[in-house]
Amino acid sequence: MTEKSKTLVDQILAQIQNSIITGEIPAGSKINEQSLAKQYGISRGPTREALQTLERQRLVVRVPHVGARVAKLTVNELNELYQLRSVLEGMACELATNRITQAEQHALSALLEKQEQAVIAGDYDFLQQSEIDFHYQIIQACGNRHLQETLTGSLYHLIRMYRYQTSGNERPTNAIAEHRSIVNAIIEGDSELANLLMRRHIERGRKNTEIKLIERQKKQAAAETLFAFQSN
Amino acid sequence: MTEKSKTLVDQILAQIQNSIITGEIPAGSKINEQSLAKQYGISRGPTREALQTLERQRLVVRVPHVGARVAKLTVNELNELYQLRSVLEGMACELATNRITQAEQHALSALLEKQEQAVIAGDYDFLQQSEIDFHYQIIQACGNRHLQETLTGSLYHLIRMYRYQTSGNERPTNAIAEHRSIVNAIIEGDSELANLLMRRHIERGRKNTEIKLIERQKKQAAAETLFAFQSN
DNA sequence: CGTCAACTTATTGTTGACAAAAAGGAAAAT
DNA sequence: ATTTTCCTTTTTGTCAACAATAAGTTGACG
Repeated sequence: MTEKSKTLVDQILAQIQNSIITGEIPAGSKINEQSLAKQYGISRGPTREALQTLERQRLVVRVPHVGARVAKLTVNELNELYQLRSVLEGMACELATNRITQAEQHALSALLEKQEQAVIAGDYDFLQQSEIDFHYQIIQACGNRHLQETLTGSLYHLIRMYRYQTSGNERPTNAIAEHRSIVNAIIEGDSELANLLMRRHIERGRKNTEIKLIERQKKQAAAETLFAFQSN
Repeated sequence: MTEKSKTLVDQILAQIQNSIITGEIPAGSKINEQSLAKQYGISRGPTREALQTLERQRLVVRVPHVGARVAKLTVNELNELYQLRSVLEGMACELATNRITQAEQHALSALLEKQEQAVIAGDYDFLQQSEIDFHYQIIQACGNRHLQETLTGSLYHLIRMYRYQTSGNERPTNAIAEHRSIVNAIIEGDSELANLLMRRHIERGRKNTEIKLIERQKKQAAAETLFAFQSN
């Protein structure tokens, strides 16, 4: 799509990320450098670099002399991840309240209105997609580059993986109402309230994801026992 | 020292880290892959991987097709870094209060007593060294692996760099009193207080470092103008 | 005298081959 | 039948050479 990326790593990184996040490369599975390289038509050098970047993004775990595995999705880690996320995004929200520019406010309001119309129209796909955009815009407005980098560089890829692989066809309508209250707090300059509301919003998302993750794992366990039964 | 590390990257990584943190490789200077590789007697492959790891640790900044530079130390970034650090370590302190084991409590108390004795003995070197250990022990006790990884993997190397390159021969005696109050709050199970005290402790460290960093930058600016004067 | 352009040099990106380590399997011993 | 040991195979770690890009330099032109 975008032909801007000059280096091979950048070109394939997004593709591999996508394959992992969508589960095309299954969670917990082993990654072979050579086959991955051949699959994308490049050599092992850039592939290794891409894997190292994916390790930083917590999408893969690498063990010396053993290799790389896609991250596993567990309830315990989901909780730890979201515990950290809620504190960081609460902080981002608080900072953003004090620093946000007019232009950023308008962009945020515009996105929110689109989301509210999508609720009415029943366009759940758009709601699903733009949920992340909403959080991104606030993170970008916070002004602390280390915080931004931690959230978007190290945490958000894994968060997207959890979200994608646990997402069903339910309707996240009430999430938009929460967005509205967060944006209101930001515009009114109530940073403490904005922080609190964001933390609660994320906690609700965690609960929701936890329930679906447990369902998913039950299904998988059932499928595995069935498979073990068949192979005897 | 430790002969455990099997891979070349691990073996040299700690050395390069040290060279950067101590300023042996000056802040802001360019890093040449080839010369760095030759310096450690290895090839460019592992060197590149080490540089990528250093990038994750925020000690170097890499630009495609241009190369790697050692991170610059600026007041603005110090503030952003410590703003994030105080929130994260406050959180770690709060979590640790609720999860800390007996053994970890004893280890923490033991370290604190050593520090208090070092204050009396005037052993400022030990105080300097063990300051980081104190924070590490609490981070380890918090139980959230993502939080641990963020602090020790992505933030602490840069923090150590700021600390080292701004450290003079002053006495951090009051810091130990703050440690005492933090440990007391943890042992008494007052997680909210522990969080607050840790954030304040870090904020004092930030102020202290900020003052010295500004001094340092004035000296450097003076030296540079002198140099420009001489070379005309 | 300064500025722009073409050229040269140096540095990074990429590749394929080789070395070392771990994983897997077969045969022998208990 | 099980475990252990050795060997084979696969996979990762490392290296040196080649290609592509950016930086630096020289020379011509305004």
